[in-house]
Amino acid sequence: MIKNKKVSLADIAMALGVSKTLVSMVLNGKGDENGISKKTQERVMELAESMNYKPNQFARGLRMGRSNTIGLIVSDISNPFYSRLARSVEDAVSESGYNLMICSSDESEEKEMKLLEMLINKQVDGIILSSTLDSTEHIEGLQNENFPFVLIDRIYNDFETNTVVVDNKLGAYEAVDFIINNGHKKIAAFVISPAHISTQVDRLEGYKDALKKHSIPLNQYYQKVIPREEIYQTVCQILTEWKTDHMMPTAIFVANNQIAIGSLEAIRDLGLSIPKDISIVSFDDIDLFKLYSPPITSVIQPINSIARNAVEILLDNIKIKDNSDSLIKVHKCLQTNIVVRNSVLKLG
Amino acid sequence: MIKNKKVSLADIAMALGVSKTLVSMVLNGKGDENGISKKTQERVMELAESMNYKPNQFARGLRMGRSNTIGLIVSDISNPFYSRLARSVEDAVSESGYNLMICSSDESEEKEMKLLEMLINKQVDGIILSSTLDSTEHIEGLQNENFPFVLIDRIYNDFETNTVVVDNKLGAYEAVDFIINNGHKKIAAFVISPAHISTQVDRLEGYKDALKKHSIPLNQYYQKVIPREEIYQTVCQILTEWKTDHMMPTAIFVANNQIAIGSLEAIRDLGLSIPKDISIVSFDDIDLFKLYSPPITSVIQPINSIARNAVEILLDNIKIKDNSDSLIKVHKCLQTNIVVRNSVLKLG
DNA sequence: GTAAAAAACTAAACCGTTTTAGAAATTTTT
DNA sequence: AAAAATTTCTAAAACGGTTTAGTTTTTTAC
Repeated sequence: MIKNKKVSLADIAMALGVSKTLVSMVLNGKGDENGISKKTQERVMELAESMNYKPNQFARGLRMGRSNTIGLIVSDISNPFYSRLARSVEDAVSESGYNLMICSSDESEEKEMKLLEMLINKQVDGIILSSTLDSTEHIEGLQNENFPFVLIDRIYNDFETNTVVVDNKLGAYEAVDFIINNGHKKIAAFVISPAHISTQVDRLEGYKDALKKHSIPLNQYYQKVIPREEIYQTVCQILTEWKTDHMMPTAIFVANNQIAIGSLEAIRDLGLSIPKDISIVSFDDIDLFKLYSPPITSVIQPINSIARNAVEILLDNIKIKDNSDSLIKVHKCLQTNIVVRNSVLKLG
Repeated sequence: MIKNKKVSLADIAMALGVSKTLVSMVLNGKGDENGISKKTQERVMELAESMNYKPNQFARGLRMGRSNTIGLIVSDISNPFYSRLARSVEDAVSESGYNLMICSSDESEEKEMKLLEMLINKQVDGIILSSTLDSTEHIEGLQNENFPFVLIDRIYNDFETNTVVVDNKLGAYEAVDFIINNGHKKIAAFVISPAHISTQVDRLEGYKDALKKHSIPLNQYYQKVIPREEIYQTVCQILTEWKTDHMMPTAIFVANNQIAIGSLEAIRDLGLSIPKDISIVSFDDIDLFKLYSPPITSVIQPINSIARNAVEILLDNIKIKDNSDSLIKVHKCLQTNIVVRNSVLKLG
């Protein structure tokens, strides 16, 4: 039976005829180092247990300036990539006795700023952030004050801080390379807006690299930024445009799961068939892909590993901060895997 | 630029040559009712703004006994149903100035208890809970102490408290009724373990009701509880068993999105075709269903409405509690919608 | 038997708010 | 011009922990 009643340190101290100080020390495992006798320690422990004492987190936080909570900001917790990431982060932090506060920034710069302020204000001990912003202004303050945080998924090339990412460029490169090796030459790429986000930039870069390596000329006409609010409509529009122009590519590389979903829908509704009429490879692996007809070849991100690494770095930073040592920024770049299914036609 | 530095009430008071009390009152909008002059109020507001004052949440929480945070416990935030629900809850609470703490209980009773204790201990102002437990012991304590909480999605029939659910029985009834109206007689139902969860009980109930209404005899052989850890394997097993027994049903009603995913995979891997060999209708609508070949008929839950209702009830309870009025338990039962696609064969 | 050392414990300050009870300054009343 | 009423403001307590700077008690040394 879970109760909401409060037993305070003072209650225990009173009942035992000792001071709050002593009780506090014992319950924080500092009994020995403060020379509290074994017998007394035992008495305290027992009573605390039997009275079901739980320290008041506000009082503790107020005095110690920390909350045992960490914050996670992603663009949208209902996006399967982020919800799986959040789950892994939750598991990882709770193993270390921390709690997690998950927030969705909704790709809004304003909201992201507000959430950051809110988390700081709630005195979270650290933040894991997949940032929507184009500039680094908002995190420079944190950086300057040695506030522990890790950038995840989306990063800034010109800003030196803790980061955990996937090799987006290589992942995209391998995806497009795979398409080319199947004989394709007319290959389009869809990235999602806002196009400044590093994942999208890098994935587009990887696409270009692959084409270059195989000496296929780049074509602006095949590189599209899809507005995230109307993916389906935009893809429909682009496809019909290509069709009327007789410029239909034979394959599309799609830079995330959301564009993939919209694209699959659009392709189907326009009566095109995968891979006969058009081949497709997506970044992000979601349940849908393995069950789609045909199953969609995609680039898998090591979500759990991203989460674990980010949490490890963050907690290290939090610990180091306590010892007031200097913080060394660490970067982790994890590898993706391509899972080949049947969405790419073997040409010629 | 977001900073971590702390400006306290005392800083502002000092700078202005007034008391902390005054500053606190003004910033909490209680300037007028405490007769603080307009001029002074303005001076305080301005300085607070320019010094970027943010009240310390620990101090505030310690004094006032509340956190402006509410807790949400679901079984797994990476389940698309719950991640969408969580997103809606997040939006709803933040509109009222609350923050949200999302936790996954992992269908573990022990973990759920721990999370509840943790949230209480963190002094969340209220909890929205989709409980995994079979008994109500863990929430009786909360109830007795008038701690605000709302049961969502999964409820207890014999326990009177705030609830927001969907009419699972009717939703399932309509789904199975639809199947029957297409001429099916041999209809199986899959529910997920643990089978005591109210959603699963009610959906199975709805299935039975539909069969009864159409005078189709019930058959235990067609009612299966699928262990959530190995959905795919179990469904494969069941299907092959039915096949060898020459008892293959013509349709399956599947009680949630997870079983649906596993079942679709199993059906495909066993070389069966939907709806020719077997028809299927699922509870929960996920992206996959509209894109699957054939698109899967399913029962849509009004996720946003569930979230909004739960939040509204919870916040009402929190307010009422402040006024120490008595709490009236409210129940909301929302309607589902069936979206007909092409996964059910028209027979005879 | 007393001084020094060691062991066991504690009073009070502190963290930053909100709130209570009341004081000081100003205005109105007589 | 003093008393009363009103307006404006404040000192101090409270919330429940942790930590600092001790104090008291017991043991050891000589």
